[in-house]
Amino acid sequence: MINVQFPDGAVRNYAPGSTPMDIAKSISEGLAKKVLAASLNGTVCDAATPIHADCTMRLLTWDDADGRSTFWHSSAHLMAEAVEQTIPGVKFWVGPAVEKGFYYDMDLGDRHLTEEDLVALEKKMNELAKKNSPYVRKEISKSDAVQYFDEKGDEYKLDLLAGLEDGTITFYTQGEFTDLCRGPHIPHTGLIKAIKLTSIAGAYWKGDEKNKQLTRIYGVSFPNQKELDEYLLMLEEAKKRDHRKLGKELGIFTFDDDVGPGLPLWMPNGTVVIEELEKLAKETELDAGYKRVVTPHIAKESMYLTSGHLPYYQDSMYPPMELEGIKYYLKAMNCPHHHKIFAAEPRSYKDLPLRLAEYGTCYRYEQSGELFGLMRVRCLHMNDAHIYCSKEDFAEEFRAVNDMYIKYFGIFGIEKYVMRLSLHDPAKLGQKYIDEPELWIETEQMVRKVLIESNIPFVEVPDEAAFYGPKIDVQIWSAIGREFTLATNQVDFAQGRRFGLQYTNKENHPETPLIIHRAPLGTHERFIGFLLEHYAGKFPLWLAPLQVKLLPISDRFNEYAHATCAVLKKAGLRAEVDDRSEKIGKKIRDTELMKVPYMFIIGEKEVGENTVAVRRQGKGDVGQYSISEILTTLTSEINNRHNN
RNA sequence: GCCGUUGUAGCUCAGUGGUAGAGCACUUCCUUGGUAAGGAAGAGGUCGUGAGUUCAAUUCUCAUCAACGGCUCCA
Repeated sequence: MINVQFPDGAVRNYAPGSTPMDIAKSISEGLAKKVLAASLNGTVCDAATPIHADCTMRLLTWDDADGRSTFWHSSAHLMAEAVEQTIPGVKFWVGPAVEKGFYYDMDLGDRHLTEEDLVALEKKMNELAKKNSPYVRKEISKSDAVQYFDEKGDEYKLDLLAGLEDGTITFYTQGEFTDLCRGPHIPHTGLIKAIKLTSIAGAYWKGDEKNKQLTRIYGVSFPNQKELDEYLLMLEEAKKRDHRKLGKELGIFTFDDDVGPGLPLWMPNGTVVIEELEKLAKETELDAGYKRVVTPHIAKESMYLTSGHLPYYQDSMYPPMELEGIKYYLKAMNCPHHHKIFAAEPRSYKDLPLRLAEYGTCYRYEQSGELFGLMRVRCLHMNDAHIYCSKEDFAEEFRAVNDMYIKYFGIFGIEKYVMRLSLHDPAKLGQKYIDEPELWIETEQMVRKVLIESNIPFVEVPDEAAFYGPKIDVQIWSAIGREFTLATNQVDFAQGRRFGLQYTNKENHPETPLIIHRAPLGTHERFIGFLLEHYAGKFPLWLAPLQVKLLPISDRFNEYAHATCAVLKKAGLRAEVDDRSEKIGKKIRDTELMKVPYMFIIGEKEVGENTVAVRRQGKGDVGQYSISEILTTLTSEINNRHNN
């Protein structure tokens, strides 16, 4: 007998060769019907895998992430079967599960799919699913596998096989479809009860744009119709929080064809948010010893040759304008300008760390297909600063920058974040990365050490660094689950030297400073896009474009409302009176929809008692207050940047 | 940049080979109403842009621009 330990610690005995499915059945038929796969000693496998030795086992169902991903992977195979039966001659590449669903990449030759094709494929998949075809695993020798796909003329699978070791190759077959696949898979297709093919996309083979573009079909599937309906409903809800929709509704920003793609126009309401954010940044940076600078939007070609940006990023800079034989570029980054400010005066170690900050306007010619609402734009305002420091100061400065990030997360209520430490790839030195092998290793070590010492959660990502040094990207998630790279924080050991930046050290020798590039609030564009989704458009009071709307119940109280509004404005609040001849219910509704945090309702009673009836957006009536009383409350809420 | 989809009023969307419609928003009038939509009238569109087919194009074809879903990219 073999001992199988369950997740709760219980150990039970089974006959050798029993499968997780056998074990599930011995517990209950109901459980067995739900089992999608199993985890044996932490490795996910088919529920039909025979167990020959003592192990720990976990039965995976829809409730486990691994269970769902197995389910979706099997769904991808089911889709491939449907495609193969619909489109003869199709060749498949890979079809994995993704975060929410699955896709399969395929070469359809000249055939182009339409939405109707998806509907037909969905139907076909449902028919195939109902056959309850088991997913059958078969181990096969490499030569047999090669022969199989050779006969099929499938160069894609042959390419996959080329990278595999003999003895590790498995095929999975369900119904009439056989695929090279390491598995695992769910027991049979009948478990897939609800399917939605969501989109068709082009995807380059092996993710390389030089390669042929394959057709990718995305889909999602569920063990019952209810879950699919809920998922579709959730998508609808997410749409309502989309920053593009909210930005339009709330008058935050707009785009115009005549201005150009990716060039947002900030409307008055959006500009209020921008100004509040800048106020926060300026206060914070002043406290942290930064100095503000202002630099031009353009610079000569020579500066970008000096910085080394031009060869790396020319394609994503607006083409130069040429005047009197000299080329000028719109700036795509602020650093070179700041370096020139550092270089403008002789510097001593006593001037360091020198921290230069600017909300710089940059222009980047992002590829047309990259543009996305406020998240990817061609004109951006960066919460930028460059810290020039000695090697000895580096750790402390870097730590202080991280502290600033954390402080901001607190203010905005950002709870979920991960820092990604992006490292260089030694193989690409001299091409993608500046050729300074030792400096790379040294600075990467320094950064890693600070992160570990500060207890900041981070993951390391190879081959993602900036060309001049390692960087830290801050990943955050909006309320609708969209992932953002909010900010980057980079170490630069290259540009200081390129610009000939020097300071005189204690020993009276010239030395090149290290530079930290940092932008904790990212860009206005991306950050406000994020905030719109994060708050679902309901900005906290300090950020709200309009803070108080005064709603007189009838025209008779307009005068009092305007007088009260004047008091609020004088106290620095953003307030307006709705003096339309509308009923109070209508005024409240309109104000609620505009997500104005406070409504002051003014009628007979309030005028008589010199008060206002206060209504909080989303909460309703919160009682009657004197003007001075409510003013104190609101002012304190604003000054503390209270996060709702 | 590449693959796919879409483009009709400020917004959300119908619709048609014979030069367009709804709801909301907007304007005016009536209404002066106590916590999420009071009533009436009116105004508003070169049907993304350009070309082609046709007696006739918003509708069909092609091109182009833009947005959207992805791929690639992101200092």
